[in-house]
Amino acid sequence: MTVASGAGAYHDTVSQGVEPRPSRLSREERREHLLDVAAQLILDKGIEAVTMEGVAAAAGVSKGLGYAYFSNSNTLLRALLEREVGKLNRRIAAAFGRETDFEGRLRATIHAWFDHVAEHGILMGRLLEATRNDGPHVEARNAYNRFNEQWWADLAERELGVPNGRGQIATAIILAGLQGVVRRWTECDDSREELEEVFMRVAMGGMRNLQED
Amino acid sequence: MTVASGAGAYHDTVSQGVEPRPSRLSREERREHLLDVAAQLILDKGIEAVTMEGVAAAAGVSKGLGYAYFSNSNTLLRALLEREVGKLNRRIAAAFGRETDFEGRLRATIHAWFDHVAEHGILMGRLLEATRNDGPHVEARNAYNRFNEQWWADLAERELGVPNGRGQIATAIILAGLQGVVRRWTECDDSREELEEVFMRVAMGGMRNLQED
Amino acid sequence: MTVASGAGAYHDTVSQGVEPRPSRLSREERREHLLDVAAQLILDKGIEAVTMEGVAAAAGVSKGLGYAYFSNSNTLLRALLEREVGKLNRRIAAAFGRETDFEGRLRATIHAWFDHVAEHGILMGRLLEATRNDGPHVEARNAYNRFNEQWWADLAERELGVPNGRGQIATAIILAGLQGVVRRWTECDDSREELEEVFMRVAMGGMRNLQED
Amino acid sequence: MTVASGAGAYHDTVSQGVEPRPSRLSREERREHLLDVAAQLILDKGIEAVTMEGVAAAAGVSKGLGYAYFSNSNTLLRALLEREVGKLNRRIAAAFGRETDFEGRLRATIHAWFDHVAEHGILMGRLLEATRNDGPHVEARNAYNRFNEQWWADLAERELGVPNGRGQIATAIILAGLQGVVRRWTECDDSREELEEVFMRVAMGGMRNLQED
DNA sequence: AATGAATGAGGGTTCATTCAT
DNA sequence: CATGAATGAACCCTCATTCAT
Repeated sequence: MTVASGAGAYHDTVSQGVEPRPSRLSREERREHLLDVAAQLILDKGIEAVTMEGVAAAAGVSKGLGYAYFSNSNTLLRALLEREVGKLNRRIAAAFGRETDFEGRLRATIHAWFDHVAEHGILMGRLLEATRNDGPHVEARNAYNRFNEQWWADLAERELGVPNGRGQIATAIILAGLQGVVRRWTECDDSREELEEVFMRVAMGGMRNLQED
Repeated sequence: MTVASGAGAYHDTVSQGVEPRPSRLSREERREHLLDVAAQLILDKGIEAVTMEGVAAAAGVSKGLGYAYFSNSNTLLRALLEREVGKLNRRIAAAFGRETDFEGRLRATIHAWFDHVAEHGILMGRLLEATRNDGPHVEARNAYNRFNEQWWADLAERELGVPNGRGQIATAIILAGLQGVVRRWTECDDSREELEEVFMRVAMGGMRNLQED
Repeated sequence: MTVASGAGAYHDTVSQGVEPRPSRLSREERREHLLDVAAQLILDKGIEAVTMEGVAAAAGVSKGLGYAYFSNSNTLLRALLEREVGKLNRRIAAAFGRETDFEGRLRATIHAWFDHVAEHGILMGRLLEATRNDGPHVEARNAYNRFNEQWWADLAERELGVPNGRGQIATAIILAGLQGVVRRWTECDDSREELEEVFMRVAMGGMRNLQED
Repeated sequence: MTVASGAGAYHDTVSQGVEPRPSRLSREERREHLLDVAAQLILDKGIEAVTMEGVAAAAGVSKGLGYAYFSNSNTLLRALLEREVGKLNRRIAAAFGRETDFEGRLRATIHAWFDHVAEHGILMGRLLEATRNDGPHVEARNAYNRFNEQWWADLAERELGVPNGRGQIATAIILAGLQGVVRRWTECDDSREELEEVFMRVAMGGMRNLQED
């Protein structure tokens, strides 16, 4: 289990790595700083702890300051999610570019995804779960999903002959299945290799079983 | 990245179907009534709307009454989850009993599950997502998952020759994949038949691809 | 230290000795029962736990029943105090009757008082402290005090030649001093004998020092 | 049985002297203001009236403000107790320093104490009674008592030859006796001079009667 | 004599948010 | 750019108390 603890610890101090930096930062630096603090807060005390007040306190800045950067905590959370998704995408794109066939690309993607989860899984998980009734947040997530579904469905159509509509649905299922992997990873003691292998097989087996008869 | 329909506002109209019933119910009736109201609240405004105060208001009873039945809103939610899971299980068990082989049983289960989702899907989805950092709730959810994983893995081992460990992981993935189905169902206009068919194929294809070489 | 613990224990069950007796008691029996339960509640969880609701629950009777006996929790507490003070007075009167001179009577009184405190000290202490802004309760307490002050002052005047006004004040001081004894008894490990001896000496020395010059 | 003036309603008129000061005080000023308001509340309606809500209302500030200064009403009360004890101690220390023998020091202390009680007696009385089952508050009170007991016992040992253990107990008794004085003061019409004189005599007579035989 | 469902007031607590400085 | 005092809404929770049965 590489996916660090963090869950329910009620430390009053902000964990290592994100020291409160007070006084005079450039706009961009301050923004990044606040996002860092929020991320750490999520790991330390869960997503509920991300309040404008809590972030300000953990960042060692005044209560009002946050509002100069984010209009409320949902906006902040959305910004953080975007930042994290961006990182993941860049990582996947890089891994992806080196492959050519469907299975290779899937494997590369999965591998990159596992790498990312190993490092930032809990953060991403909490960020994505966030039921937070926040229209834009949900919207962004859905757009991201739709993009993925389209993209993989096209690929599966070209390479495996899977009808596009079915490919989209299957992608939706398989992507959602990643949550199951995270659960096994964090709660049972399955090895990363085993999880990766099973996931690959389920995904490939599932996709192939959709090929035009 | 998929994960869950989210939260949004699919029925943002105010509660229809569960009118406040006033005055003097028996203990059991009131309890059921409060659960009904909470369920409707989840559908109308999302799980965050389930506060003791909010439920009481929607139920048309006094602020304090809820506490005579549930010690706090997490307990209430847990009770609701148990009630819904119970319904689903009974439905699945009934459908299931009429089949004998793996594929038949899976299909019957999926079908029963779709029936349930057609009626209570959004509710279940939100109930199962529930970030709500509530130990017991999470525990109940995990126990439910573990039970399922074990159960299907045993079946797959017996009938398809899938190694038990892998069967569990695959089940975790496939069950989590159901969230993807819910998402497509509620957000895109895929037909139920299509979704059911694709899900069956992905699940069967995925499982078969784990058979001992 | 004989003065039993009890203080801060949050037992959900009512401690030994006062079992919930349900169903059909005569009016007097029920009343006594409720007082017993309240007393036990004070010992178990402190005086704050004496609410009409709490007493009813601990007594295993319905919420409304208490109101048939006491109009509110202050009345109940007052009734309990009266019962306890009555016990103490009877005990003191008995011991007292066997003595004739001031010192002997004081010693007998103190001794009886210590006996009572050894058995019911915590209960009495909490009952008397009870700041509970309850006019009648305070009134009763004050009347009791005034009676004592008058009584001992008369005795001291007759036997020791202490001016009556000063005797009253001194009695007030010495009686209040008993609280100090209770504190030492419950918190330090002074022996009862030592406490009794010191108290006697302070009281006698104090009184004698008021004799007409 | 004596113990404490009780609770009653000596000044049941609404707050005079501590008008709500509105808007924008410095942190320290506001803190003092809230303590002042709480003190007045105790005098007006008894210690039970000190709720976060009640103080805020009486102070003319919003409900939430108090929490920026005290985490709950017990903390507030503790802060108030500390402030008052501090005042008393400074006053006693000053008076005390000018004397050299036991009786002189006792008399100076008593006199300073009476001065303080004349101004803040009811407040102190209620603060020290405080049933409020609050660990820290009780702890502070006990620490204060223990310190006094030790201190006077040492003095009595040095100057009067009273065995230390007995001196402590006697101090506990005599200090508790002060409550009796407060009662007589507030409820009967004894003059301050008379009370002071009697208290001195009881204390000195009591202490001397403990001298090694 | 007793039950127990229901109310409503009152107090506790947290935060998003504003605004004067 | 930054502070931090102050507000007010929304929840949480406990009880005294009433009342139909």
